Amino acid sequence: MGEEKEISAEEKILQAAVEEFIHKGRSGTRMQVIADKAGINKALLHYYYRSKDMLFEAVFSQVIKKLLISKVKKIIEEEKDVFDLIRSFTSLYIDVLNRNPNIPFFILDEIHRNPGRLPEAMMKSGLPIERVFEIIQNATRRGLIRDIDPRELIVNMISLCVFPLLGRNLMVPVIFGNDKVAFRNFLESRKTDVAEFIIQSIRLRK
Amino acid sequence: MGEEKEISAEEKILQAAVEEFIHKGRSGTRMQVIADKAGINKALLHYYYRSKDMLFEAVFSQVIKKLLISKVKKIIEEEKDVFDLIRSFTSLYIDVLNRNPNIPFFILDEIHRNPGRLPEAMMKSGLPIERVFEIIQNATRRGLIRDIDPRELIVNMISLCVFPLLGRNLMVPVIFGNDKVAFRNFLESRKTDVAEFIIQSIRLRK
DNA sequence: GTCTATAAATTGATAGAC
DNA sequence: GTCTATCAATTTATAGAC
Repeated sequence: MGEEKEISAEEKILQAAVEEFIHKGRSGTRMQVIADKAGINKALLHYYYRSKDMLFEAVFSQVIKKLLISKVKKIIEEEKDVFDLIRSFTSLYIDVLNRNPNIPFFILDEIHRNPGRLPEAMMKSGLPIERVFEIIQNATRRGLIRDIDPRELIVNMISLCVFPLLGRNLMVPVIFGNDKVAFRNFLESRKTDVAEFIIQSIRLRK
Repeated sequence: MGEEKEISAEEKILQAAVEEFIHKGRSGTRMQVIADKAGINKALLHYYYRSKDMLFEAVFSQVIKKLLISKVKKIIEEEKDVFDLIRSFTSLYIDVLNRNPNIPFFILDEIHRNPGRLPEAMMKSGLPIERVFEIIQNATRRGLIRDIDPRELIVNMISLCVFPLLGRNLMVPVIFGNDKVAFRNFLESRKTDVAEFIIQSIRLRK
């Protein structure tokens, strides 16, 4: 009763914090800026979230849960065919990252200074990584794809999805002649191109 | 005359700074730690390099020149066959990164807060990126590889080389069951595996 | 050139009034 | 719950002696 307010200060703070931490990183973010953005006072940040570290924790776990784990988990559980799995995973993943281009660096920055944090969360989340191994090994056994270390295939998939977003400030000038629209289109194409690049590499022709 | 000293304070500072900046990043590095490591006083850092920013600049440009541009440039100029180019580039690049595993994040962190810095350096360095485009397009025309956007091929090559180092704190626990030796061997194998993965994807069989 | 001591700036956190 | 004012810690940078 009484909880149906427009939007609580606590929620406004979290929203502002998400924006700032993703954009500026953990150490680059200033509590004062978050307060300004949320339209409240700096002391109130500490009232609700105690410290900068705790506020960051709240932001990080929300982002991870919403954008990374839940969606990937669903795909792995649904797809059984190795080619469908590759197409679904790369397509969805690249789509999410294209719409949140700063997420990769945000996550990378965090696992850099706090290596155990994210891996632990991913293990706890029950992401069925073993299933992916099985699907790949099964496809090899049935002669659908060539003999490849499943770990190599998984690492390559993730690399091809994530790196272009991480390195875009280097790619755009050096490879795309500063043409941001061309790069944007390039990323859009990758939603299907990455899967085809991989499948071309591993599929066995009879 | 008189410059044949053991090793100057200026040089000792730079060496210590390279280690610290690469390991801790720009904002994570403390001038006091660099001074301690170099065995001199903090004030001397400012005597030689004026400010932290300027010291970082000296470190960054040295690392870029030594580890990135010069070696890549040589390969591009020497190799003419598209398959040799792919094999030489990936092999050398992965080898350099394996021996300097913190370099990728170091560079990424910098182009994140200073987007124009590295691209400018790479343009100025005269890296013959146009030659790579030509070699790829030429191979397509001669029916050696399938029709592929040269930019896609270049981005994929770089992604497959660089990302595993960036994401190793995530890969090792989630994909390699915390087996660091297995991951180390995996990276070693990639010096040839990456090229084969790519070539399998683009080579045309007659 | 190299040091000690200290200034100056930044920023996360808290005390206490309302 | 929310604010103003202030503290305390960290850290870069400089002044000035030797």
